Amino acid sequence: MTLKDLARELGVSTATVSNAFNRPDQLSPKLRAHILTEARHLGYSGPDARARSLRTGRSRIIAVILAESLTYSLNDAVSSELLSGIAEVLDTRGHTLLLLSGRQNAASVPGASSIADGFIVYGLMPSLKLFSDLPPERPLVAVDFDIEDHATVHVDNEPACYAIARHALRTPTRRPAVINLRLTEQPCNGRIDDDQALLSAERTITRARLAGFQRAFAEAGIDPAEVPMWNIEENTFEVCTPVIEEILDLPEAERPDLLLCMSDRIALTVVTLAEQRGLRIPEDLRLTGFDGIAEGQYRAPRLTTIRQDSTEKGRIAARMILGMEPAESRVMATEMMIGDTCP
Amino acid sequence: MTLKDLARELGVSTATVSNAFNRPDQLSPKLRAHILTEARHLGYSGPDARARSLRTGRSRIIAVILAESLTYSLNDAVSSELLSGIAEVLDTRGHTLLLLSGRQNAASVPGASSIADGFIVYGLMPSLKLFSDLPPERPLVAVDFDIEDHATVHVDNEPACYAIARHALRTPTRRPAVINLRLTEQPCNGRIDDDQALLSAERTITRARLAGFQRAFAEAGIDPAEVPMWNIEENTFEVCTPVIEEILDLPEAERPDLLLCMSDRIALTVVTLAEQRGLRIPEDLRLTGFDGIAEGQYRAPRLTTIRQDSTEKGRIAARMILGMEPAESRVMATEMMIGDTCP
DNA sequence: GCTGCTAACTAAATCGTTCCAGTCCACCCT
DNA sequence: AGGGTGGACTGGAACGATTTAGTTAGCAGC
Repeated sequence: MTLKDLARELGVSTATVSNAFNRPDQLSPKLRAHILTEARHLGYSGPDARARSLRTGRSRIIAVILAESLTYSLNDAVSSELLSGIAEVLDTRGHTLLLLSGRQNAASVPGASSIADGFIVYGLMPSLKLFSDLPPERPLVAVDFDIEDHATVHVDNEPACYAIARHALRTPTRRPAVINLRLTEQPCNGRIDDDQALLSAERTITRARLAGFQRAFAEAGIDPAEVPMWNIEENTFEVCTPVIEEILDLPEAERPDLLLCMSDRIALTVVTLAEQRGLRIPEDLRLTGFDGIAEGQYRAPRLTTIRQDSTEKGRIAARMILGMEPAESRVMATEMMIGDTCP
Repeated sequence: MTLKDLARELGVSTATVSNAFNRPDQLSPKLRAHILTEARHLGYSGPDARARSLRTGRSRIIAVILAESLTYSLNDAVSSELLSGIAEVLDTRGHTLLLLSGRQNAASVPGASSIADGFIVYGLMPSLKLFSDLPPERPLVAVDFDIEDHATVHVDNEPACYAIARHALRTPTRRPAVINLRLTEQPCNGRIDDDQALLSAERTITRARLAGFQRAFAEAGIDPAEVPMWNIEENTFEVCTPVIEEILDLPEAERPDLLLCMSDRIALTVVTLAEQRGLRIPEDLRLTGFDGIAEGQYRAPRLTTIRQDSTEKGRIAARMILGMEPAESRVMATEMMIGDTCP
């Protein structure tokens, strides 16, 4: 049953049926009512979205391309919140959300994605060439990484990390350490040795956070190069665990008494594993997170962290894509939350 | 730049260009290589997904229609896991995921959704008529609710709840109570009085869980009608809090010593609020959950709960939609996990 | 009665592909 | 030489809508 069939059946032109669905003002209310009734009656459920999108060039679909796997992105609090914010705005404007992962089979991206009216890209893609396959005339907004010729949405990573590190270092600290998230070029889950060449030039977010920490160290009279660093590859409990066990199981004389973590997930894993070992927080170990996820604030000890509003970040990106606000790069403010893990 | 332009530019037919992209065996490797090179060179990034989907009738997009708002669904552990499982399967088969909410502006559903090749519907829709607007010839699988003429995927709610309640009632219990999730027809966030007419006939999942609890009560010599019940409208910390505060702040003589909760989110909220009040778990208060979400197992006290594999549920639904397994209704097994909250 | 105007409706081109049904030609077999 | 075969490529009709540029009919104004 197509629009054409319906038109023939009713003895009107296809244009009129089309208008009945799309432009009520173009035909008499009476005829329109008749058409809609008959349509329902004959089992025609409205114009086919495929044909419509071909003809009009718009689908009311926005694609979100995620650097990590969909499985990860859907389970991680920060990216879920981002998606939430995006979905919220799209929903109110009658758009829908197509989820794509840039990771594994990037094949699906150029394939299906050209259906979308616009693209929101989250996190650094492994293959930047991916973008050359996207239709260049459709809008693209990058979230949490930089890309030429497109608007990006960020938070103030460096100042935020400087501020929280500075706060943490006000308390006398003997052995501070940093747990990075996806800092290195090559996958590395564990201690980072001195070889600074390992640091990825592309991970601008992570570098900015680290730079903030290091500025505070320097200011506090600590040589940043002396501060031990670990790296974590994926922001999940499972991946964090072995690295953090390695840290907490160091001999007491080497064990850090302050851990600056690049995410709340990492910090929460530290809390869990520290509790299991009978370490007292903050007496034996102080720590800070980043993100301000809800889970970190539910139960004692509440995380000391930087709250970023990922939902709002998503809303902004979505509004930019829909042209509701100018698509120019934005840096969002964050808020330091002093919890129990580093008073 | 379209396929036609490219064909003209190269002096070949459109059919040949199309074959170069879709059916390598239909033309000489040499010509194919030439076409692909020139395509890239002239800025043609492959066949337009919109036209293709119109012509072929397939888009490689599967729509997931969620009963709750997208914001909720993305933040809730259970539905995220379901989405994860779906995404995982779709990804490996080169399909993508379109997210739709059946809730607020159901308008977007009939509109954009007809682009999808198939539909997975999760949770009971407020307006069942919604489905009549979906193209009837495309496959549809329902998850966690029943709908005629379509395959559904469930867990064994009644036996699982019977088993956990039975386990809980082995310990002498003076005042058991049930905290339901979306049981009532009319929104009701708080105590449910005797009026059984309030119970929704459509919420088959919830009813099954309650039935399981009640069977165990009866068997233990407790009149199910005497067991106080509360209801919670949305499975979030924020919505749970006032109801649970109401329960925990009852005078000690009335306060339940066993809470059978229909979700881990509810149970976790109970843990948090009970801790704040200095109640000891399980000495002063025992409780059980449902779902087996990771968050409930990270930290002490670990929840006693029913673990359901939502990820696998998603995988199954996705495989049914893709025709990788027969689309016939399935009931999945669950597993009881004895944690610290009800040993 | 003619003109001009508006509301209501229509004919036909178009969107960018895919794919069926050929056509053409080179080559092989007998 | 003639017939058969198969590989390589093409023409053009769909797919199901939207939209532009009309056409008609009715009515008011002079």
